Amino acid sequence: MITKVLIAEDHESANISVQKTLEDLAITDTAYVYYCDDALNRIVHALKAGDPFDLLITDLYFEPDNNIQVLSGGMDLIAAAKKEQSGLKVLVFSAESRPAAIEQLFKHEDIDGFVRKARNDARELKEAIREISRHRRYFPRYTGQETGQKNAYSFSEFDIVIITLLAQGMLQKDIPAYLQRNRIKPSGLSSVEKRLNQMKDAFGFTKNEQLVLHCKALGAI
Amino acid sequence: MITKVLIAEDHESANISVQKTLEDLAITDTAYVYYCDDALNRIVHALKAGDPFDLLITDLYFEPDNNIQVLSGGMDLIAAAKKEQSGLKVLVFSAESRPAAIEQLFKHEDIDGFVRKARNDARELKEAIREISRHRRYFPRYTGQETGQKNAYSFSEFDIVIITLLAQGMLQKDIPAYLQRNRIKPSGLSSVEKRLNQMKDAFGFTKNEQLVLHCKALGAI
DNA sequence: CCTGATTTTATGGGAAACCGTAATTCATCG
DNA sequence: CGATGAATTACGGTTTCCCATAAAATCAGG
Repeated sequence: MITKVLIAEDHESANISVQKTLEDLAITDTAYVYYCDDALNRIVHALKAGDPFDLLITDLYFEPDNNIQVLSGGMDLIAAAKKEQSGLKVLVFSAESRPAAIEQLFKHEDIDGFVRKARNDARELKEAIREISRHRRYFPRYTGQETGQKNAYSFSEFDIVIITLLAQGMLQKDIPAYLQRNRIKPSGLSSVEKRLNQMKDAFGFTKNEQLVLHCKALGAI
Repeated sequence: MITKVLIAEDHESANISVQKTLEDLAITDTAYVYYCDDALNRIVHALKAGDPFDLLITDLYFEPDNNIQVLSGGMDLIAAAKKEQSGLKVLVFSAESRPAAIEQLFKHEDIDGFVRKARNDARELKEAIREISRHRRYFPRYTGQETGQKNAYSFSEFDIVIITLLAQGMLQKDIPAYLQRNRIKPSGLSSVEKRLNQMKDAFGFTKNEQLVLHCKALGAI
């Protein structure tokens, strides 16, 4: 059962809505902070006091201001929080819409739920909290029309490296040298070309510009 | 004095916070809708009933769903609403952060205030409403550090066309033919190359992939 | 260890992009 | 009309990219 919840969200308005949503669910033992570092402090203190939080609801992106932070955003916060309190449930509440980026959260950060800031987000938030309190994960609804057919292709580590390098301005012909320096398995120029062609084929693209743009939109890079 | 307010905002959570903010200001005669078309209807009906709204608080971007809309977003809504009720005050509440886009709103749509969805947005919202009720305009605070050095370059129509074509996969060498077909003034390949180099220079890029990506992030394409 | 299949790498020719320079066009003004 | 200067376009050489093919390496199974 979830009774004690911490909200980490820099937008005052979003923070207020989450508070109100928790009220609606009759969860009264809540705390809310506007900075990641504050969030981590609260988690650590509550843990030490023997009264830990059950759930962390956090945004991903926190706008930097003159209040310098150690933790740079939600990703960092989640990692740090889990390190302190491995059993802490985490629900991400963010405007992030890129499927690849969201998948990463479940896969690498081992989060328990994701609700996208969108049309019915308050309703979804309630549902997500209910699911998590039953020890189930809550996955986002992909109602987005932007996620059409094109998402079939699944990127490998190798793909990501290549595209990232291209997006950073590295010449294609210089990529093999980089791959060798970093001990990445296939390092031939032909292999790089082959992969790029496969990806462009898969998406129906003809130019690297399209590929890079699409990968960015997907959140793969 | 502002007593009757309409909220147009598709995100349920944001909508809730705005409602709560109005409650805090003791404004009780409020209505809220999740679609632009609904907003316009409410405005027209209230006007006909002889009890018009004093203020419209609206988002800019409304996510499309299966509920097909005539008005495509906040810009359209504002224009349509002002056409029906010229004296209606308008306060835009949006995540838009590009100064150029915000200036356009004050200049072309003649809005009365803008509050960016950011750290202290709820507080700003209150302040903005107070200002507007005194028949003053409320301008956003530009605390954003993201509008740093790189945004200096201002894109011309020509720039946008070229980059858009590249992003769509057109070969550089085929661009001159396209420009001629569309009667765009400089159409030589050299001119295209020149512009691309100027832009890449301005941002410190070396490859088109970087340029295309950056323009997308900036919202220029 | 051998063999065959798959993957990776090397190579070369041709297309596109890059870059400097020269020729042309165009607008302006005497 | 002619001259001047800026912008546009055309051209040639070089680099990079693209693509097909061949050579080499890797791997699995017998």
